[in-house]
Amino acid sequence: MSSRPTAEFPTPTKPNARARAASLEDVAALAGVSPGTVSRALSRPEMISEATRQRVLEAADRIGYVPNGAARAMAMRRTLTVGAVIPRFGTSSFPTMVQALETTLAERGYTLLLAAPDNKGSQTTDMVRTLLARGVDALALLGSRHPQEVFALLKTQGTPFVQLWTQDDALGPCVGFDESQAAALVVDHLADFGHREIGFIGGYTRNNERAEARLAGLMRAVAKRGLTLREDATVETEYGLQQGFDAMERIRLGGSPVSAVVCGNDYLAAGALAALDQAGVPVPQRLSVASFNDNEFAPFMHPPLTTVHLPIQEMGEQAGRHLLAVLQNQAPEAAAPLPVHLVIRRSTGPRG
Amino acid sequence: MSSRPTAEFPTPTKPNARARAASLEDVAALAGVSPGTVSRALSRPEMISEATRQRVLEAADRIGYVPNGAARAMAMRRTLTVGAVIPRFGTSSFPTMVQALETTLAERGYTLLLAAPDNKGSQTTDMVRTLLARGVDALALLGSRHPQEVFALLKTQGTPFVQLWTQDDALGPCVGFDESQAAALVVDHLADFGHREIGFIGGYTRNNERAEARLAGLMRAVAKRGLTLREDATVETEYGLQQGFDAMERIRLGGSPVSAVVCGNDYLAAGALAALDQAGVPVPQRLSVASFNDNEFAPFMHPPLTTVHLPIQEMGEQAGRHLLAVLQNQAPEAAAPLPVHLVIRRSTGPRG
DNA sequence: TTGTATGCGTTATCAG
DNA sequence: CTGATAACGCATACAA
Repeated sequence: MSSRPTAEFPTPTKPNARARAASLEDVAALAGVSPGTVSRALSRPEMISEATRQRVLEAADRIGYVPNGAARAMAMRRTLTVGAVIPRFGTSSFPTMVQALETTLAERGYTLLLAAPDNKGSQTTDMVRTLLARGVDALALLGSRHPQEVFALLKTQGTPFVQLWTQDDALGPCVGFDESQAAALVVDHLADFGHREIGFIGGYTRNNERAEARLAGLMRAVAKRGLTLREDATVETEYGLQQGFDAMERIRLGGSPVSAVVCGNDYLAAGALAALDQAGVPVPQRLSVASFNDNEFAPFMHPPLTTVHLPIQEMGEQAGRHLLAVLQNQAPEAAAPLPVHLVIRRSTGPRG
Repeated sequence: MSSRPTAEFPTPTKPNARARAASLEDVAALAGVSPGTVSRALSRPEMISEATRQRVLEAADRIGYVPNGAARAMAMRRTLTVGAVIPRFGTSSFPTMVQALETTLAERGYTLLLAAPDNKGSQTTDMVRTLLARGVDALALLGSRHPQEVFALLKTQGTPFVQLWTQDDALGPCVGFDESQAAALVVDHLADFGHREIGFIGGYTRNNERAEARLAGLMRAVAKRGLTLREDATVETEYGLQQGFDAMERIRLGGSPVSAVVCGNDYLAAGALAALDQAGVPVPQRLSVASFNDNEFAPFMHPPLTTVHLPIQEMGEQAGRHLLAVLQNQAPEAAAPLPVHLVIRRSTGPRG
């Protein structure tokens, strides 16, 4: 028999404590069955007779029963919850990925727990620890490079995880695309149009694997085509519109003889274009701009710019499917990064 | 004494079950104290002697102890978790708000649980139910109008909540800004420049309080200044770049004699501008475009457009603070919407 | 098909 | 300051 008296008036733990929400036992009492039966009626309908099931459902509905996830988590030893660590939430394509991830997971009943470093000293390790303490069944790590500590934590907790936006699968399964190929596409395109000296506005490579890989890929591609990546036209900065604007100003005022500038993402590109626009520099006649398309708005920007389209949404979905597979089938499912599509959306005009 | 044998070999529940993570009891055993002491050492340091505290901390660290949130939630009757329902995650300013919300909450140890309807039949009510089942201590409802059902659920569960981006506080505390004032600013601006007949591209007003309020505010402002909001230049659509593009095409091809079009958000505006650009329509000489600035990139768009800047980030922070207040002080703290700043970022040129 | 009893890992209460 | 012990609400193995 249960230790909590159901018939008595519920004793508030504290004076200000909110009224206790309905529990399985309350439903059971109302339906005139045992708690176990209610539990089964709700989550294993096939194990119960239709009649009692109806009675239970009605009772549950009548008192507005909502299962207690914490109790359920304790009993089942899983929370139906997945954590996501998401740097630079605002000015990146991460929202798109997160949306895709959330949708994919939600279809199987999983909920997403968010942790977004505010680049004001919040440590990834702490966020992961918090997420683990919340009992996430799995974890998605977006962008950036994470301290070894994080992976140690994940290992001791036995929590499956997946990294997004990287190819470096030394530490675990990854979902990403080929930065080298992306870079090559842009560079080839620019080279075909006769550009020789190009610049680059990208994210800080320090502690940012995405930015690092992007720059590295670009340098390889540039070398391969015999172009020059001019140092006096290469800027590392935070991602953001204002940052793109400022970076382009610096390049422009520096007088570097580049004829094209590649931007690490759309925000930077939009900012850069705004700077050129304001300065009255004709694009692409005087200076071409190219970009990697993190977002959906690059194709709509003016003036047109060469863009490599990155399959953001697909990455989120793929990551979600991978985690679900690990979570459900216990089958790790080869974690090889999916092949991804790269598309030139608009053409950077020939040099003037 | 505990019922689980700590010294014995842990019995796996199922053959495939992952190794159990370290528990309070494991730490206790290692540190040579009782579980209760470990609990206190970790979460109420002031109740414990420095010596044992150190010993416990070291033991916990050594075996990589991470507290079990579910168990903690059961005992404490709270999860240190806040839910957020977020429609249209991808193409809106919601990421910015969510980031602000998350940061504000994280500072006090709260984690954000995400639910993002995919407008493919996923019901808000279900998401709220799921979030409640996860045990969220409070809930943030962004955008849209929610079914009565939702509020009933929240009431029976006694879960505090806050709505963002609305002024309609009939159903509970809200954080929002004055849509009427925002609309008036745009309209006054356009009127001052001599525009008389204007169009509008906005979100579907059906089931979208934001869009509805925005249109209503616009209509009031237009009437007040004696302008005309032309029906043949008013388009309701999904938010998005492509949608803005298409809407403007429709208006343009329809031949409506408007001289200015107001867009419900930046995505729509960007799309509309792209359409005009592609069609070779000079902006703002032939047609002016104005917009509400949901995002941070409007000021960087070309050509310049009148923009009302909405305090997105502040809304997220305000909502976070409100929830924290309710959660911690038990003091509801008057839920009046904060006054918000409205700023004209760029000027829409005079009519040509 | 249904009822009963136990355990899940913490916190909190109450003695010592 | 510390140790034992009782909830917390649910799932599940076992009995009936």
